[in-house]
Amino acid sequence: MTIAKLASEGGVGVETVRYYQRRGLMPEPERPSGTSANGRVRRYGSDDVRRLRFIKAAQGAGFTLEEIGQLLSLDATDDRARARELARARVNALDERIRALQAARDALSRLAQVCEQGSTRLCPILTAFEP
Amino acid sequence: MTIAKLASEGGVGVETVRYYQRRGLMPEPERPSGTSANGRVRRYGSDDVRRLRFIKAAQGAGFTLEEIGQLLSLDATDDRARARELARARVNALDERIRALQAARDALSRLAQVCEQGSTRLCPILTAFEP
DNA sequence: ATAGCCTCCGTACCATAGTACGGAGTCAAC
DNA sequence: GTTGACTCCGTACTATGGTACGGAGGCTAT
Repeated sequence: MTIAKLASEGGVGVETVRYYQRRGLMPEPERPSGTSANGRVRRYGSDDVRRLRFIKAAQGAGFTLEEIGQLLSLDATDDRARARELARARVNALDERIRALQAARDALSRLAQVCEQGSTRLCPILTAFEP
Repeated sequence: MTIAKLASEGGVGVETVRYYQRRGLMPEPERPSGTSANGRVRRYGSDDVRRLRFIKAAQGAGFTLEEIGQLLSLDATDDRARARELARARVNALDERIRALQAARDALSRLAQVCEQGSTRLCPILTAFEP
């Protein structure tokens, strides 16, 4: 498949794939180098789609592209210890982040209830997150 | 208090407070305008600290500074309906985000377990987030 | 064999949320 | 009455994660 297909399979834009290539997150396949009668367009396969989807999922997990680059090279070198380390660190960060978001969610939910229209009570946005 | 105290009360830097002023999130108090014998340094109070802390907390809840600006003006105009709307929308977004982070957390936790050192099994980073 | 896409590539630009810097003025203390 | 810390202000720069643009060439159907 060509880059446009790869991008759409991964749910990103062509420019994003090229950006990941520049960042070293996606390999740049050899372009069939030949003279004019030969194709010069790179071709991609299902490995590339998997890799692209991994990048998206890892971003969703809060990894930066920099960290994702590390994960991908760990995968290549099979450095289990380091992989565990990164995964555990991210699990801890996620636990904390999830707690914070849950607290914010509850505060906002309370706020929305208090701010019922027609209510005579105030709608204390500024103090919504105060303990 | 002066801007440095305000900033440290809010847990941010002086430049950040000034940035918020430029963005319209924090008011810029009148500087005591007079000639040389008069002070020209702005003074801040506890309202400003509360506002600054609100901004930090709302950022933690995933609001952008743009949205926080809206919330602050809603607070000023006491537009309960719109405030409820924004709060509810953010609660829904947070619910979704929390679910996604929880799923990522569990995937990473599983990955860390599978990648035990000494294990003969593989450490399938690339497929960690696959269903 | 030509139209109408697509690819390749470099470079430039965007939004978000700050951070840094430099010069001038202010203020408190010594 | 000067030193040293702080303020004010504009402008520039940073990091992150892309997005846009333009020209040259490639591929495919008609």
